[in-house]
Amino acid sequence: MLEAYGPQGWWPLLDHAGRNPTLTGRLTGYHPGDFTFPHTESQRFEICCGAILTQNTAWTNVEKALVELVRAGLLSPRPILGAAEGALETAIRSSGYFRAKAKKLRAFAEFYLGQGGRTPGREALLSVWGIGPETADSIRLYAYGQVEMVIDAYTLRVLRRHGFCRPPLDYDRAKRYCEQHLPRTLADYQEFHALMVEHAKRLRAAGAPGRAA
DNA sequence: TTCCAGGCAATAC
DNA sequence: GTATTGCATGGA
Repeated sequence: MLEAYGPQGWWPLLDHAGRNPTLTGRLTGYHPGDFTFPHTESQRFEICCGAILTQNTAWTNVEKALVELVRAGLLSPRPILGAAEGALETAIRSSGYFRAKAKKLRAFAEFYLGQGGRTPGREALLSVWGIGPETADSIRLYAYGQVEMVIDAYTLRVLRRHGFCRPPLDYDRAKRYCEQHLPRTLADYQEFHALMVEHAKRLRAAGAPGRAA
């Protein structure tokens, strides 16, 4: 996949070091071959929020929500907790499930502050309302640079279809399988997950059946 | 118009 | 304990 698609440069980040956040993460947000992100605490928090907002949602919709959060001054834990009634919901409307996700962002902001800058363990993340296995692993892998395998719906589907392991293949089994068959480095884990998503997107564009099949 | 996206929690059986 | 349902917008 790497040879076919090239390095993906995940996790995409907004360019809000400058004053105007870019709308398309594609321009400045991806950073192929550079696994040193996040560079700032603000970027770390942005990745966490993106991981929550992208749950069952196209990334383009999430990008718009992130830009709105920056505009509203809400892409930061304390402002999220202090936001006026409905302000958070309005900012993230484009990401879908906006009421549920606003609640999730508040729950995470509280947890994040409680961490006091420490790297959260997987179990701790899973205990936060609104954070399940994929979101927890994404946050650890991309926001905290931990070598944590991320499995998504695409990866699960591909493993099943190619018969890599026998059913029932749930999240944890798929995770263990991938861990056993990949070099345990941050770069490999990040690249693998991003490439699986890219692979699935291309298959879909080429007319492959979706999740129903 | 219908389908579906980088899931998760609540509810039903 | 496993299966289903609700959450919601925007693009193809």
